[in-house]
Amino acid sequence: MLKIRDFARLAEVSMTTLRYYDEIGLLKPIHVDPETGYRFYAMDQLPHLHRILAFKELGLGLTQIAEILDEGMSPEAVQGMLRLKQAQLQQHIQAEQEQLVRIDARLRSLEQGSGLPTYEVVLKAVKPVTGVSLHLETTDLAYQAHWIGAIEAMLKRYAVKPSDHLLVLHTESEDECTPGSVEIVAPVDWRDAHTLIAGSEGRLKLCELPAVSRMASTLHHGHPALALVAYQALGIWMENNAYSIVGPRRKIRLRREDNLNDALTEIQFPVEKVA
Amino acid sequence: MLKIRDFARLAEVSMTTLRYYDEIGLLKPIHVDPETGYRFYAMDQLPHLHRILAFKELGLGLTQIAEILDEGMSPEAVQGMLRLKQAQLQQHIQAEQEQLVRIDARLRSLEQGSGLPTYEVVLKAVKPVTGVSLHLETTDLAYQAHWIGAIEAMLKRYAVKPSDHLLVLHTESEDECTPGSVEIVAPVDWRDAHTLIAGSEGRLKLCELPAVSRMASTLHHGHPALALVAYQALGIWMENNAYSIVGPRRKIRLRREDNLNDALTEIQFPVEKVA
DNA sequence: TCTTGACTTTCACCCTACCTGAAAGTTGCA
DNA sequence: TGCAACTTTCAGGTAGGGTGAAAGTCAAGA
Repeated sequence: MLKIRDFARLAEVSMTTLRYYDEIGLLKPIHVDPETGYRFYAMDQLPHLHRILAFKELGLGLTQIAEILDEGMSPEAVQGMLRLKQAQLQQHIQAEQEQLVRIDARLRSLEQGSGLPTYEVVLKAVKPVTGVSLHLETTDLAYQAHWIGAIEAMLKRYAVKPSDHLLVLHTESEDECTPGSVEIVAPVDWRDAHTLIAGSEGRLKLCELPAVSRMASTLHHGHPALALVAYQALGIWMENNAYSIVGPRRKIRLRREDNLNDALTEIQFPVEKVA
Repeated sequence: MLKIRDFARLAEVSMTTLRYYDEIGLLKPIHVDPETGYRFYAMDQLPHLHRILAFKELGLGLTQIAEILDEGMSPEAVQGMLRLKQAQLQQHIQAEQEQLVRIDARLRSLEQGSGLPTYEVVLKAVKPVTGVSLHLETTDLAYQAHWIGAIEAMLKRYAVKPSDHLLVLHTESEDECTPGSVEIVAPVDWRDAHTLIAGSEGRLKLCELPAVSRMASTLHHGHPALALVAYQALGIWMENNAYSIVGPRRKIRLRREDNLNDALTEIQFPVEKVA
């Protein structure tokens, strides 16, 4: 019969921890004085505590340990649990290693004193988009602006509200020789899409963009013609963080002010970790 | 002026998160209706939120991000912060990789169906010990028991209470040819140690064991003569988890029953991760 | 003008694995 | 008896929000 302090010292744990384990039923004292509430432990309980600590070092949570120890779980079930934990750990380690890479990139860009204004890049997941699209065989910004205006006018004419901001999809081929082409996409719901397409004399098509789980995104504040710098910044970020581009880039017109120098544009690259 | 839902969707964060950021002062809405309490955000705030998210992806905490962004921290200070985080991350990753190794070892021992009874091994830190020691040139258990009895009698005679359990230190040389020797250590405080040494006719010496930060420990329940199995188990554990032994092993007599088959013994090996 | 549904607010409690501190009772020793 | 060491319960805290309830607000249709 040991008091809590002696038992705690024996196993190198704190008294509060032992009280907590008592509270959650993981390790109950062999005896509790009904008058004083004092907890008393026996040497015999040390192996049990030892088992708890051993499982804790594997990274298991206390509830899982309770399941294993209290209910005499089958070895197969324990194996399954450990394998699950193993997979989770590997995933976690990988995530942290990616954080390391990002910190590294950040430090390097800090050291060389920003030549470019610092664009903050974040990874996000985006949901699928349905809408209508208009194909353009040029990347000229003036053309884009013109046709975006035309689409907006059409939306207004048909009293259709877009379900999200309009975006420009860069679908050009990889080689830099061909001039490239873009799609202007207006996200609308399924019914509106049909209305618009029917009234567009064949210029609009139905457009379905799939969900993208890893989208590198950055914001460009200023005249849209200067957004090229943001594209560069994303490219550099990809290089530094070992990502490669796996689909059409997106340019989202978040805000179009009268003063174009105050416009806000989001650039998105769908990316994948390079092997 | 966007309502909270629209702003949240724009940046792919939850509304609760935005409210939380408002509460902790990390990102305040541009305007709050004094009557309804509704929060309103501006597109202009999106870059700020973007910066927050970018730092969050580096693993920084919200308070650190607030320091960086709210107070316009110097680039040098940011560098220092990132370097610190980098070091912490590396340490964390290493710890998790050790967990992986342990889980691996555990799975292997589960698969091959325990030939040995399962000994749970945990790593702990132990504090330094001062006490008196008696040197024996043999590892014979009967001799150990005899001299332990003698020391206990002496403690009683001098009315000295040990500050911890008695332990046996295995100091034998590495090669297995020589028979090896042990020290029996009785932890007592400094004053008692001198009393005992003075009365021991030169057989007892002052003994100071340093603190050990990584001690692999396991419990043996049963007759002390069978503790060899526990030594084996520790050896196997070391092999599986890539540790090597870096000092004398300890055998701690936690409980000595009249019935020796109910004795409880702790075996400790000081270890270090093998390079 | 009323209703309906979508939207937003605050409030309070939940999560892990404990830690810290306060107030009050208990034990052991001189 | 007095004092120090020890133990108890209880409240509140941690990081980063998630979840749910109750109540108030907004816009559009009838």
